[in-house]
Amino acid sequence: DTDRYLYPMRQPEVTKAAILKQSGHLFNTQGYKATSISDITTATGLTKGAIYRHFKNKNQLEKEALFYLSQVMFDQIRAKIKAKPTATEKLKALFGFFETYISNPPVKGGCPLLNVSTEADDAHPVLRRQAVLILNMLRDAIITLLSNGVKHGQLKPGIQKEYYASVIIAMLEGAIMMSKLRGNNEDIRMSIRHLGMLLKEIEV
Amino acid sequence: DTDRYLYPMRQPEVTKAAILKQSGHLFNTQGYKATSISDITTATGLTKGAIYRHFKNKNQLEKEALFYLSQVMFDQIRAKIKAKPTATEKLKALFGFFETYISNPPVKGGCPLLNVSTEADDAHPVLRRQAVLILNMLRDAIITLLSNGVKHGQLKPGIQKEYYASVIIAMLEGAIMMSKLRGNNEDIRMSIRHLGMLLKEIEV
DNA sequence: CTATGTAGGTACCGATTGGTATCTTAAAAG
DNA sequence: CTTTTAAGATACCAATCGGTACCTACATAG
Repeated sequence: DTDRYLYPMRQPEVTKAAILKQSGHLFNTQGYKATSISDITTATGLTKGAIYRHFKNKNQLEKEALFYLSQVMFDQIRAKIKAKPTATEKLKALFGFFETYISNPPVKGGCPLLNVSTEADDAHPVLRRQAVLILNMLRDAIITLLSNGVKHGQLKPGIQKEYYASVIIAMLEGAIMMSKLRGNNEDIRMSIRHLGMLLKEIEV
Repeated sequence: DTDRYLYPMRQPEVTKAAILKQSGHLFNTQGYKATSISDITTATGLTKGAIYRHFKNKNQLEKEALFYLSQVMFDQIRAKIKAKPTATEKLKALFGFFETYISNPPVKGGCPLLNVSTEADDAHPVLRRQAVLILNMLRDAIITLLSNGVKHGQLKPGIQKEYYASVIIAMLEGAIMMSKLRGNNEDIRMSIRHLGMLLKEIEV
């Protein structure tokens, strides 16, 4: 009775990408520990056999899914920023990206970095390292942005780039937490308003 | 053979308080879903029977433990602030409280509000409502502080209190996330430095 | 000094967890 | 057309999950 086996087309890369997308979505909405392999099998329509062929264990899947989520985020940020001519406008575009976070989230469940940060303690070294990596990437991206602004005479020379990068990220992430909890984007709007004023301080 | 049963003294309130303290600690460090009842029994030295006598299910225990954590936080904040004479100094003391968050955390595992916020989505309505409640308490406390500052001529009249409260909380929580992830309190120090400048803007 | 309520312990439940061994079969290689 | 490789399915595992029924024995009331 071979009719029982209605296998779909076999495209390993496509399958792996689908697993990462679906599991990433689940991890970001339900949490990493709270999402079971079974959750992922039902979401993907695949079986454990398929999943454990592509990932040696759940920790590895978590790590790669988090990386996938960060890639989606960074891609969208880059797309929003690229067209803007000056560092000031690029930063404003970055803020605008986060402003629509609640109403129109790029990835469901809020900011992957914020979400993973509370779960990735010393008991989950793999996930934690990946989270630190993503935070550093975001930090470096903003620092580079500020540097270019200074270089092209759009931002005041001598500004402490690490300081502003840290403050910007802290403010955005904290505001996302508040807005997500309260279910509106009032808080994030206020934080962005404040960041707009911060930006005026460092403009030439 | 009655010698096998070496029961401790029976003090229900003490027992319940111990359960809340230990489970609160575990929830805040490992996460709510990730902490099992068994984790709590080993931490307290009690059994399931004892725990389920005081809490009708795990959800209720989570809710009450979160409330306990917030109480510890608020108590410590109040203690730090009470002695200060002016609103400005009270706010500075509040910032100082968060500055030692990483090196000397009042409760292990970071800010309970921040931690629970990522886990308390729509799938956990009980926990979420409690989290919103705590956020509103913190918000209201800061707004009251600002109001008193205005009333006593220490802060500029006409300042948008909700705006500043939102910005202050967002900045502190975001900075805690970053510092916790990176394992130092550089980020939180920078955010507090920035909040200090913010404070100067609204001083008379 | 006895009776009683209840704090807390013991032993179990079905369901689910992450993970693995084995099998089937689709697709690429010859 | 045949062979081989590996993608994915199936069936299982011990351990653990939240929860419950029942029991024991301490502390209080009488």
